[in-house]
Amino acid sequence: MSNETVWDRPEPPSKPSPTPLNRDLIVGAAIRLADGGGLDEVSFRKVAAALGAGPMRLYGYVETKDELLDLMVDEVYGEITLPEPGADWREALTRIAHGMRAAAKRHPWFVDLLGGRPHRGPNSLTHIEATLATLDGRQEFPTIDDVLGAVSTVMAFVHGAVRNEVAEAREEQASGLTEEQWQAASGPYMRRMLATGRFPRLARVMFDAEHTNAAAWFDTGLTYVLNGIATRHNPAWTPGGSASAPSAPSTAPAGP
Amino acid sequence: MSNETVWDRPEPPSKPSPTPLNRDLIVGAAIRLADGGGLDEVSFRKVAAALGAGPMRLYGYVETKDELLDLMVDEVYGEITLPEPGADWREALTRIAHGMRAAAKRHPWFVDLLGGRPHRGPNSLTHIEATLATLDGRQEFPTIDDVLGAVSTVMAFVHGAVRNEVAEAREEQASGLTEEQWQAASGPYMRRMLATGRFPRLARVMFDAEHTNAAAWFDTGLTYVLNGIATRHNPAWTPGGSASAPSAPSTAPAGP
DNA sequence: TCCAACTGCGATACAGTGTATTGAACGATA
DNA sequence: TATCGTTCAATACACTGTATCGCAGTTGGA
Repeated sequence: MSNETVWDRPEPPSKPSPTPLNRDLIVGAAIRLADGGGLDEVSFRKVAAALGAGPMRLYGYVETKDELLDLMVDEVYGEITLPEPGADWREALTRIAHGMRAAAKRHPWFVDLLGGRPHRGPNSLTHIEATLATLDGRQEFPTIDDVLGAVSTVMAFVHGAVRNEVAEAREEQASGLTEEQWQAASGPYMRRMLATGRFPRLARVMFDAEHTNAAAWFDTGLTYVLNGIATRHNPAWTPGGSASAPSAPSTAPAGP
Repeated sequence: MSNETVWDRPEPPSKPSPTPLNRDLIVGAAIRLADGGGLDEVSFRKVAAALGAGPMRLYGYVETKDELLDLMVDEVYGEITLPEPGADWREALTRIAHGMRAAAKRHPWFVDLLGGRPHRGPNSLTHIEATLATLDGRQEFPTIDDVLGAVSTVMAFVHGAVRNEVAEAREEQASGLTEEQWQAASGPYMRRMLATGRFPRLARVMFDAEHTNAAAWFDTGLTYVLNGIATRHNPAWTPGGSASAPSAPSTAPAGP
């Protein structure tokens, strides 16, 4: 034996004690990277490096990169606390919507994956189930189609609203922090466009409207949507013209 | 002179008559590629090859790939015919929403870019301006914040709904054409999940609900949203609890 | 105890990406 | 005619996801 002790002996070069790995560790590292620098930062090489492993090692736990992204999405769905079925379906749906929005603010990359493909992970399914549960069984929503129509509408709004909000926030902080810096970057072009006079309402939006509270805008829109769902059986509000929208399929027989 | 004629003389090797190029040609080729095979098919090399040019040549007309994608988005916005301001704002907004949905069905990649970043191209601005114009000046929407709130809500819903619809359609035809083939591909997993009994409403959605007419679902949701906007000043519908949603900022003073 | 098979993992390789750099060929100008 | 500036193709670089290969260590059997 040499005079090395166990203390200064380097890691045995033959087997450098590979950290035990599993899907959760991989997904966690990927999420941490994405939180830090967006989805661009999520590559097999970087995720593996963050875990002290080679890129190909991940393929033992994750079949493809798309699968990794799916797992990340499902993990975020798991973070969203779901309300227990209670009396007030509006409040329950509001809570879920706020949970989605909060998750998207914690993980801005989430919206890039939202709706890109159907989400079928266990947490995603639990999320959908809980959302359906807020309406199921109430007399206002007699058939499963009533429930699904309302839930789909709320979720579509939430997806779109959150995505737009995150996109705007991202661009704001991408062009520096202050509004002045934005004015310097994208300002000249927009100023020129607005100066053409072809966009008077847009000009008023940019100069007169209140841009402060994104949460308030979200709640405003959500209130509109929930109101519309609550009043959907009021015949006074079905579109006056004959053309466009058919009535809600709530009255359509769904078969036995 | 040789005995070659102009007819069989090959293209002069020194200058092989490079096709004149411009942004429209490039954007058109990119859109054609994306229509055929999705956004993955849009690479500088492939777009350039479709135009008989080298990849680097595009940089004379397009600064970066993101700019090319922005141009593609704006081109699609330009395809959407906008309604002239008329009497019925609901019909006008419905038309715009249907235009967006139709564009997304023509160009499925459109939804992948929608909301990814703010759209500031001229056609996009025209689109937003026209959308704002459907509500601006009406007594139901006295301030620009009223208009913006309603328009943002509709657009958020449309974005989310169209995105989800395209995503589902894409997966349907990705796993083969028929429902049976889907059952074979993703079916076992879903069947196992549903068999756990943890997702009773989801099971009913998959087995009992009507899956046929996507357009009807879209119109249903749009009707909900428009109804909610139309009734937004009805105090009976502001959320009962004290907690969640503040009232619409329509009554907030917007300053001088 | 020795050998064989298996397993888990790293290294390498390949085709593809966006884009910076280089250099050559051209038209226009001095 | 000589030089300049522009236009474009070729090359190069860093990086991506992933297939393949070969090595090392462990394990199972004789």
